[in-house]
Amino acid sequence: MLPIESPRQRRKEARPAELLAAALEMFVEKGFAATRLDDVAKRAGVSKGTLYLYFDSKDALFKAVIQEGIVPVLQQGAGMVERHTGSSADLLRDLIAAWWQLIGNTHLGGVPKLMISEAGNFPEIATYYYENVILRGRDLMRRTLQRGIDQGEFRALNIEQAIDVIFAPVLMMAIWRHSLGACGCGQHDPESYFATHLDMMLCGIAHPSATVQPDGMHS
Amino acid sequence: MLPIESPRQRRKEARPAELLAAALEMFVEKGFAATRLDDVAKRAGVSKGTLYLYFDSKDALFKAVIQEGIVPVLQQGAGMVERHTGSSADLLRDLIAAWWQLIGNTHLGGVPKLMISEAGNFPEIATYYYENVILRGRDLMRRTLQRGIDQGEFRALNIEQAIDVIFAPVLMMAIWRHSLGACGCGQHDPESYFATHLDMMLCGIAHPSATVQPDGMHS
DNA sequence: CTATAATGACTGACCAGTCAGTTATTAAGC
DNA sequence: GCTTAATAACTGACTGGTCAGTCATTATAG
Repeated sequence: MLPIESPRQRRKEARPAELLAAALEMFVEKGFAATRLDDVAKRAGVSKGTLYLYFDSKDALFKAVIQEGIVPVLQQGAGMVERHTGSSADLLRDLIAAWWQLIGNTHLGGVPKLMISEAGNFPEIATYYYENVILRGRDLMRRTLQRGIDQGEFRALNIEQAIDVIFAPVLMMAIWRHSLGACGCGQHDPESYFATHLDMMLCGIAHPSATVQPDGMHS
Repeated sequence: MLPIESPRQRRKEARPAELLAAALEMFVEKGFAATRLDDVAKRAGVSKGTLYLYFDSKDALFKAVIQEGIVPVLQQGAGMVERHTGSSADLLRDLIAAWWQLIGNTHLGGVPKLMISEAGNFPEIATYYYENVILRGRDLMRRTLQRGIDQGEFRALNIEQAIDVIFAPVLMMAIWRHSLGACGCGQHDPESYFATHLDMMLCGIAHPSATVQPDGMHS
C-alpha cells in the first residue's frame, strides 16, 4: 500500500485491493452465482474491463478473495499459542477473542458462510481452504487443549471432537450475522455470548451439587 | 390431500413429492442459483414443463421445498418435551438425538445450509423459516433448559445464549456434511461426537480439581 | 508521439419460463 | 367387447433476458 520508491508520484497504486474487498462483500451478500461482475467493478469504482486486467475469470476472482483474504490473517495470529504464559483457559479465551476481532467482526467474517455455500461448486478451492485455513486453525485449538490437559487444567477428552464443539458456537455467530441475522432475526451481543460460551465449556451447565452421568446412562 | 369420494380408485396420486425431493437435493448440492430446473425435472423423471404444472416459478419451488420439508417434521417432534419424565440431561440428549435422526441425518439436513446460503436473496422465506422453524426449535430447547434449572439440575445461566451454544455444534455437523465434508475433508462419527458434546456441556472441560474462574478473570 | 491503463458496447452461452403439440387415461356410444 | 370422443397429464423446442468474457476504442502519462 505504501509508495515504495517513486519519488514524487506512484505510477499506479492499483493492487486490486478495492476489487477484492468489493468482491468479498458481494459474494458474501448475494452468493457467488448471484453476484454480477459489473456490480463488483462498479462498487470498486472501475469498469468490468479493468477487473479483467487483474483476474482471468470470475472463478479466479473467487479464489483470490479466499486466498488473499484469510490466509495472511491466520498466519499473523499463529504465534499466540507459543507466546502464552497464563492458564490454558485464558489462552482459549484469547484465541476466540482474537478470531472474533480479526476475522469474525470484519468483512472476513463472511468467508465461512461463503465457503460453506460454494464448497460443492468449487471443490478445489474448498480443499485449499480446508488445508490452509481450517486445519491450521484446528491446530491452534489442538495445541491449546493439549496444553491444558498436560498441565492438569483440563480433563482428558477427545480432543479432535472437543475442538469442533468449542469452535462451532463461534463460527455460527459469524455465519448467522451474514445470513438470517441480516434479515432482522435476533442476534446476541458477541462479548456476552462468548463469555457464556466459555463459562459453559469450562464448567458445564450442570449444577455443582447435581451428580451428572456424562455418557448417556440414567442415574 | 386425501381422496375425497372416489370409491375404488384414486385418479392420480401425484403430489409432486419426487419433484420436491429432487429440488431439495439439488438446491443443497449446488445452491439455488446454480441449480437448473431442467436438471431438477430430469432427476424427478419428468420434463421441465411438468414442473411448471405444479410450481409457478423457481422461487415458488424453493419456498415449497423449505415449507413442506421441515415444518411437518418439527411439528411432529414438538410433544417430546411435555411427555418427558426423566432427567433434563436425558431430555437434552433425546432432543439432539431426535433432531439428528429426523433431520440432520436425512436429506433435510441440508436445509440449514441452504437457508444460510440463500437468506440474503430470499428475505421473505428467511423470515418464514426463522419464525416457523428456528423459533420453534429454540422454544423446545428453552423449555428443556428452564426445566433443568427449575429442578436444580442445571445452573442458572443465560438461557437464550445457552440455547445457541448447545445447538451450534449439532447444526455445524449437519452443515459440514453438506459443504466441506462432501469434499473429502475429515468428519466425526455423529454418535461419538454428540456424546462428547453432551459430556462437555454437562461437565465442562475443566478438570474437577482445577479451580475455574468462569468469567474471564485470572486466578 | 508512444506506451500504458481503462473503458463499455458487444457477443455468445445459458437458462427460466412458455406453449403448441403429443400421449395416456377415462368416459361414452354402440 | 370395440371405437370414438373428451379430458387430463406431460413434453421439449422455442423465446427473451441476463451476464461472463472480449476487444476496438479512448484517455492519460511521460
